[in-house]
Order: sequence, then structure tokens, then C-alpha cells
Amino acid sequence: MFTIGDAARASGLPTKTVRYYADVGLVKPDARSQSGYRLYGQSELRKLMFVRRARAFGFSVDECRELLGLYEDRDRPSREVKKLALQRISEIEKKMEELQFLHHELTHLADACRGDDRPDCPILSSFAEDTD
Amino acid sequence: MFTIGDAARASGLPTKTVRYYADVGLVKPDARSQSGYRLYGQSELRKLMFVRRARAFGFSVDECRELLGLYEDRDRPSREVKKLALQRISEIEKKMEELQFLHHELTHLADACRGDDRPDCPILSSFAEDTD
DNA sequence: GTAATCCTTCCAGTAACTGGAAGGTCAAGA
DNA sequence: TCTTGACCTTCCAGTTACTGGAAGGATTAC
Repeated sequence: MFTIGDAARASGLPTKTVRYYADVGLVKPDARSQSGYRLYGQSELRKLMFVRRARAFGFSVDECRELLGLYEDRDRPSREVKKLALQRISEIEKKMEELQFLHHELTHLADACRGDDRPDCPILSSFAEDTD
Repeated sequence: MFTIGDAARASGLPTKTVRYYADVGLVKPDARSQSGYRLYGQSELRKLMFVRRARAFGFSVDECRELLGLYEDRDRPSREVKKLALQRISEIEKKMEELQFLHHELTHLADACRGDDRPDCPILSSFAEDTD
């Protein structure tokens, strides 16, 4: 059994985050020591690592909860997991399009701005325009 | 002078948001009516619109505060504005790279997942792997 | 007059932590 | 045995930028 610090090191998550995951019921410790320390077993360590990776892939904590459920259920159809992944993919695509647009616009504005001592600035002008 | 509802309609922001901006001192009403209603003048409407656009470009509320300051100061050098814009641009680029990576990885995994009734799923396997 | 709409303030909640304070626990060294 | 330092506990507050809702006053239209 590992204390929370060990679990944190092993999973690559901050201690605070592991405690937070315990609080919200995402990955609970197997047990508590006599003095109240959280104690994690191997399988919980694996879950923590699992969650860290899924979070890094942009899955929300709630989605991680769902994935953990699927992960634990050895008989669940892979369809459900794929569905979650495809949803995430399309969210990522949407976000990328938005960013692309912002990047384009801002670059355009920054290029047009002399960036010198003079106050003329098309960036601010564009924010102040009456048109949308 | 416009009440908060008018200001909201004119600026394209939700009423709650306009009130919030007043609370945090981003765009304060010119005055209050006898009954305590917030009253906005033309110049405040312009600032609200300005903020809405800058927010749409991903500038944080604090950055908007800064931009408003520059916007109000008719003598500030455009260099300062450009600096903020360039910072934002590089943040956007970094974010896009991250998303690109996630998209690539997730697409790869989703492609490899059959998405059928069977439980075999490379997506979950990859989250559960011992390697990083 | 009254109903609908608008306005006010205040409180709480969102997502996912993070920081800090106050205090208990544990292992090692003098 | 005592103490030091590292570790653990809980609880509270703050972060970002709002958003929702409740309770209640103001204004406007009919």
C-alpha cells in the first residue's frame, strides 16, 4: 500500500490532485491507515495513471469517470469508447478552427500595426469599429 | 443615457456580463439613476463593444483592462498594443500545436478501435499502458 | 390599479484544481 | 528520549469569467 505522496509520484500527478480525485470520488484510496492516511493499492495507482493520460487527452473529469467505468467493465463494447473519442475529436476540430480564425485575424492586425512610438494602431481601431 | 438592458443590447453582451464588468471595474456606468439603476453613456457603450470584441479575440478580462487603458490614452505608442497582440498570437500558436497533437493521437487511436460489440479497445489500452 | 417587464443586491455554482493555514504522524539522528 | 524534518490530515479561500436564481423595488403600458 502506498501513501498519497507515493501514489502521486507513481502516477505523475500532484498530491493535491490525487486528494482532489479522492474527494470527488474519481479514484478513491483502498483504505485509510490507523492515523487516517490515505492508502492506495496497485490497481488504484493504475487508475490514477489512466486518468492522468485521459486528462492529457482533454477528457473532462466526468468523461474520465465514464472511461474508468468502461475500463473496469471487461465486457463493455468498444463502440462506447470510440463514441467518446470521436466526440472529443470533433470538439478538438472545432476548437482548432476557432483558433485558426483568431490567429489569422490577429496576425493580420498585428502586421498592419507599425508597433512604434506613434499612437496609430489598427488593432485598437478594429476593436472600436462600429461594424461587427 | 441607457439602462443596463439597453447597454447590453447595444453592446451585444448579456446583461449579467455588463453588470459583472461594472462589478470588477472594467467598464463602470457613468452614473446611477435616483432609483439606483446603472446608467451608461455613449462612450461606455463603445467601451463595452470594444471589450466584447477583444474578448472574442481571446484577450482575458485583465488584458482587456490593459487594452482599454491604451485605447483611452490617445498618446500611447502602438508598440505596446502590438506587444500584447503578439503575445496572444504566440499563445494561440502553442495551443494549436497542442490540439494538433491531441487530434493526431486520438484519431490514430479511434481508427485502430473497431468500435463494435467486442471489448478490445486500443484507446483504453493506451491509457492503461505502463509506459508514458 | 395592476400586470409585465425591468432593475437592484446578494448568494451560490461552474471546472479542476491550487495555495495556505493549523495541526497530527512518522522515521531518523543526537 | 527528544527533536527535527518530511509527510500527512482537514478546511477554507482563490482562481476565470461569468451564469442562475431568489427576493424585492421601479417603471411602463393598458
